[in-house]
Amino acid sequence: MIIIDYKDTRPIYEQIVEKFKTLILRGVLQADEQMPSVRNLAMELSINPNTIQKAYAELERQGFIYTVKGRGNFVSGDGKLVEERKCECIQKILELAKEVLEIGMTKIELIREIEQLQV
Amino acid sequence: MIIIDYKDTRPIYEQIVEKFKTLILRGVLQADEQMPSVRNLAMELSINPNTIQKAYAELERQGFIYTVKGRGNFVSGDGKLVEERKCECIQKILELAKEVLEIGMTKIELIREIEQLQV
DNA sequence: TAAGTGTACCATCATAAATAGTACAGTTAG
DNA sequence: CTAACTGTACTATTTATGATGGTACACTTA
Repeated sequence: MIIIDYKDTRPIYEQIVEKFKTLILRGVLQADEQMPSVRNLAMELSINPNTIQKAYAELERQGFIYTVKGRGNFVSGDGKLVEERKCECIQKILELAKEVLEIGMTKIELIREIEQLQV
Repeated sequence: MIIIDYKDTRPIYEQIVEKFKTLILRGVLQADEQMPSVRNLAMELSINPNTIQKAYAELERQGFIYTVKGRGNFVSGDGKLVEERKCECIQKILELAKEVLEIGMTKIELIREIEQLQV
């Protein structure tokens, strides 16, 4: 489910956070579903439990999961998160769009690219 | 011309590379124009010359500048760079667009955002 | 020749990421 | 109750990278 890219310059815990955020936002992991345990996931990925712990702490800080001591980590069902992520994405898209328009692309071309996008 | 953001988590040399790439691609720095010397820019930014050197080496590796020993670094006038950058940007835009469509936005909404963009 | 270029080193420091290991508290299935 | 799970909190250590400080050398130009 989670694959670490060792060519990626970002730290491992950050990659894990990103992957889980995507899985949760896209509904692959549903509300109140249990996350893999810290030790299990660490074993599976052959990395240190502390690294998973750090990733989970960050996911909790951002509201994507919640913790029940002794039972495990669970997916949070907060609808606001989707809205927030939408805003983040659109902001990034508009920044990139601005740049690409400044170096010679036209709005028409750009919009055509998006229209052709398969989802 | 170049400002370092110490809140930015990215390394300084990387920020410098990015800034110069943007300046070159947007034509602010024109072909065969001389870059600030390693020592001068280092003084101006109050950082170590080796850090500038690293940034320039990277810019040269990517084809944005060329070096004449004993004279200085100069902006390369390679038209392919703009094309390459366009492709990079569009690829990123399409990735983000895909995500934002998957979490509930419609193409119409997204396109409207881009239409409203001021450039 | 002097002062400016780039380049190549090397040693050092600072920081963050990651690992390793231990310990403790809560939950649950048997 | 016990054993085997959960998460959490530490501390110490290693590793990698970024950044600095300093020196030296070759080339170019006024």
